[in-house]
Amino acid sequence: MPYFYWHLTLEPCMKFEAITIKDIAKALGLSTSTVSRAMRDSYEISAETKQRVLEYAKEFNYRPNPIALSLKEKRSRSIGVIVCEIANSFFSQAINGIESVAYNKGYNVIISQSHESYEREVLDLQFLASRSIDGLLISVSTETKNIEHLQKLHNKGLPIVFFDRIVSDIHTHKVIVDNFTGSYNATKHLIEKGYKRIANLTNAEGLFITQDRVLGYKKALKDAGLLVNEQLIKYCDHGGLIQAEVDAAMNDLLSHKNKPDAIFATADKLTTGCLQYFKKNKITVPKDIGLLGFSNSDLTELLNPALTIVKQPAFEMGEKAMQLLMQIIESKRPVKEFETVTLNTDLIVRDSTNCNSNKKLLKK
Amino acid sequence: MPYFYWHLTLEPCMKFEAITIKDIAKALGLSTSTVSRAMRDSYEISAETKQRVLEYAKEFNYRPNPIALSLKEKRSRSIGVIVCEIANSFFSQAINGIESVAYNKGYNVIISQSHESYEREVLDLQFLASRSIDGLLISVSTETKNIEHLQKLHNKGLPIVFFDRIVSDIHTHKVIVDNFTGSYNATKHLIEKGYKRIANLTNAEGLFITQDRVLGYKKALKDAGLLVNEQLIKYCDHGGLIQAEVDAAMNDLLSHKNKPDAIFATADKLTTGCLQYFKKNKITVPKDIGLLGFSNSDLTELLNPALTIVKQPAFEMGEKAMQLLMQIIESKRPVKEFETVTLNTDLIVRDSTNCNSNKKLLKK
DNA sequence: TTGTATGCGTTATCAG
DNA sequence: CTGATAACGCATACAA
Repeated sequence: MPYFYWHLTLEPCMKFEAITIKDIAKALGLSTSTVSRAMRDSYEISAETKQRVLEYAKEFNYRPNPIALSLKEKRSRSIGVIVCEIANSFFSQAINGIESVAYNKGYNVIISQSHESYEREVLDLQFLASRSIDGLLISVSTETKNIEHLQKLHNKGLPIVFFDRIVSDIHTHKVIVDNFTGSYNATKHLIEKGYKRIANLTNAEGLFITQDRVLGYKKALKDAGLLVNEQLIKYCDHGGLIQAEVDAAMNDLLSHKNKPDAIFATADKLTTGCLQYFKKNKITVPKDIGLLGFSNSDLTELLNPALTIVKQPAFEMGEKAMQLLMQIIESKRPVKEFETVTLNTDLIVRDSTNCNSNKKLLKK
Repeated sequence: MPYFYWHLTLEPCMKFEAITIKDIAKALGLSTSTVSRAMRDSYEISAETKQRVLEYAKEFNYRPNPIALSLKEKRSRSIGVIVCEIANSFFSQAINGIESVAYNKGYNVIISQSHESYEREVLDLQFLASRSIDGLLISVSTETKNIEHLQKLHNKGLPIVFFDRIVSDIHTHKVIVDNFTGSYNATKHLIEKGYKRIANLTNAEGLFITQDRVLGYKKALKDAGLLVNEQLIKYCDHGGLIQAEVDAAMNDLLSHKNKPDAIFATADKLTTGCLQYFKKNKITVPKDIGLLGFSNSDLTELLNPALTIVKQPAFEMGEKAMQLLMQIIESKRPVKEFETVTLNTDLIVRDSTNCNSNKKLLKK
């Protein structure tokens, strides 16, 4: 039962119109240029005129029209952000980091989600480019293999900074975590807990971060004298966005003749997807199987208090990426030296007990 | 150890410059107006000229400069969204709904977070207004009591649609859920499970939704012949954004001489905050105490499989709010009839067993 | 059918 | 110290 009101506006089509420099000029009997200069506290303007202009401006709450400014300055003071999903702790935290820097710099942040679709990512980028953003922060989708869309804009001079899911073929600033070491330490931790057949549930194979994470995992196994079994590495093409994908991977792993005794999940959605699968199939952690996963959600701790996780400095990554982007945008000359900033992950250990009761899975 | 690259750009200061209508005109020996009209497929232009222009435009990937368009049309084709936090399932889902509509309409969405701070909300709004947004979608912060900042812009003609945390004194479209019925049914459910002393952990007292939710809770108690005890209603001024606040409320409730046997938490963050508290204090649900909460997180199910929740149609709320906003923006004449759309919540029942073992809490 | 002129709000350049 | 003018990219009323 909707209820109705009469709008306060009396005049028809009275639009939300702000006061302009012209209005001030007219009201004060000055020229627009004088007002403009007074506003910018130019040395050429008399103290008295400045006073008058500033007062009037304050009274009528004058704000320069950013669109007119953009047209003139050829910059929109807005940057685009493309991530797969904002409903993902890692990315929403990263966005917070981006936002905090942007806010201080007076920049707008326009967020787009690719929903792990390459097609959507291309559309998003088109959209953002057509909105004349001054720069782009992107963590590519799992599907993204062809990077022509990014390359083209980058060549045209659009400042781009990659974070997390970087691509190697575009030369610009990048912000990642030390995925190799993070995965190495995580895997090592599982090994030290007594697990012998550790499966790796990981992201799309094409992603740079996936490759790095898998390398860390393999190295840890090798260093511990354990065999690497490619069949225990499961790549999820949609990064766990679709639960069915995780279910399929897990079914595959657990129906293997030599079932794994632990799972190492290397993404937020994969870790929770895994837990979801376990719940559905009444598998408990760590009684039935070991689990260690990447996670940035505050809830993982609640999900399973005995779950050791790899936490990424998401906020800091966002901050750093945005800082680097601002650096490119604000530099007068084209930037020629690009850096890849590597931050460290945190291994938050919560599983105090050792692996003990996995025999039934192992023996079967 | 950052590594360095040389940028591909050779010429100094080569800026990311797009092709303009002027360039096309010059190249084709036409005037800008002819090109402009050809682009908009005007009837005045000869088929041949159109052909030439369109081909050239396609070849050089011409895109009209949205900023110039904005300046001319006095609309930026971007709308502002203010929520407390995007790292909150309810809001990120709502944003997805908003985004889906915006995308189809060719609109930009600029997201700002108030982080439950009134001051920040005012700043966000100033920022957005200064970016000349065409409309605003807002769910106010818990701190927001004074709505002058919104009122002023609304009076100036800025289209605003409220969703979820609406304010009553501004006459415009609003989208909410039926909080009263949602809370009523949830409380009723707890009562039917056998709980007798149901506490209500709820949001800031000033919020409209809080009041509605409390009313539903009270009505259910009364209808069941149970007494309403104001001491069992705990208002959280920051909506659970700060865990300490939840902890304090829970400590208070549980140190009461007549401890509650169940908690009804009426917000995403309050529900998870509650679970966090329980975990810290080794209280299990529903063995030690009953719990039912509002939640939109996919993880709640995992958190406690026996947890019945109230789920809000967040995506649909976002969609609907954006549709209403577009309606205002696109209407030629000022909108005079405003509706308050009310959607229904879902009670997702998961606690199959009845209340049974709460005696120790009750008896103490 | 096409071209010219104007304006959107601002600032920079140049001329008083 | 201040004012007139042009320019940013586009659309459109008006002129041809």
